[in-house]
Amino acid sequence: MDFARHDFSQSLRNAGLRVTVPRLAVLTAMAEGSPHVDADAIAEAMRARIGDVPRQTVYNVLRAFLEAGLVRRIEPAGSRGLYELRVGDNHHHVVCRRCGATADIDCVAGRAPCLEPEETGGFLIDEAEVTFWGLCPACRGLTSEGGDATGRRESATNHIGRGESDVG
Amino acid sequence: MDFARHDFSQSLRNAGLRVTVPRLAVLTAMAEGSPHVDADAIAEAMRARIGDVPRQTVYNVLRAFLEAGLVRRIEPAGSRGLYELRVGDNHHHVVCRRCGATADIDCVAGRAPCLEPEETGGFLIDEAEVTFWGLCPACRGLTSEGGDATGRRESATNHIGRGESDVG
DNA sequence: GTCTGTTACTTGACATAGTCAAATCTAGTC
DNA sequence: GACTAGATTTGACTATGTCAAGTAACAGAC
Repeated sequence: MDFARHDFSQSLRNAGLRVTVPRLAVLTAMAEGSPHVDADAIAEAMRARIGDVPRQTVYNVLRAFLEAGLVRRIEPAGSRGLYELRVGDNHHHVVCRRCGATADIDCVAGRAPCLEPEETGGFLIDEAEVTFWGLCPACRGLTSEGGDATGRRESATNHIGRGESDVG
Repeated sequence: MDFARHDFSQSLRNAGLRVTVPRLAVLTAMAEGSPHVDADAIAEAMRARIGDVPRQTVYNVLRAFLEAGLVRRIEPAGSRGLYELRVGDNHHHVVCRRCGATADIDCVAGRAPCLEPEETGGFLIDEAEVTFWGLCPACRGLTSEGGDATGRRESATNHIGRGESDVG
């Protein structure tokens, strides 16, 4: 599975990071998997690729990538942290209340902060993080089954990533 | 501490909930404390009022309130869940990257969703949750001390609620 | 090629923020 | 006052991380 190894190695070096097997495996897993994955899903993908990996290694690698700006972390309310390779633009996200599927929403402004409140309460604001909530295409067809799209959000403890939408 | 007991009792009854000592204590704690409190801070305030309370009771009460629409829950990335009594409008929040202080930001639209993306990716969107990130008035004066308002957000594991801002 | 220092990985314990299930209690109704 | 659905309490458990210390290995110098 060396087809993109060189590119990833170069990305790591460019970011000032050493090239290691776990790091390449994380990058490959993120590039080949769904665009928003949690640490657990990454660990599982790594396991299929390079064998068992300690959870701590996954978190170490992801933290290093975060600090180097290689990945971005989001954390929709009620779900675990999700990591994505799409960095540099200031896009937003839409999350399905029912299955937790997550997709990207382009930001019109393109850079942070894309919104400026009229009254900031004295805060110096540098980013507006927007999360849209609703129902994904698949779940829209199931609304009669007890869905409450107009009420509070459902507990989003589903396996996010499993129901990942590819609409982004 | 009965000064507002009748009002809270009525609120509970109006919401179809039984009036109990823990529930009144939660409402009082939330009304008298800072506008965004976590379950732990609520438990502590209750303890001062009615003695020791199991953590599970706090979560039970808060869940009942959530389902009844008496409180709203937010969960800024990296922090624990915060509860607020301000419901019904679609206001947003600003969170300090450094100390976790949280304040309300009025929504111009006033009702959800206040933003409508051009391309929804097939999602049926009913709410746009906006979280502004930046530095609170107190922390703006400390930026020379290693602050990185332009970088990624700092780990927000501080005791949110302790540093609560009153600027909202 | 190999030596060496620094960085990364691994192991194991621990922390936080909750949820789940069953038993007990009590507010509200008759 | 008795009854009963709903609320509280108790205790165990889960999920999602972090911390610290020892070991392994990458990358540059020779």
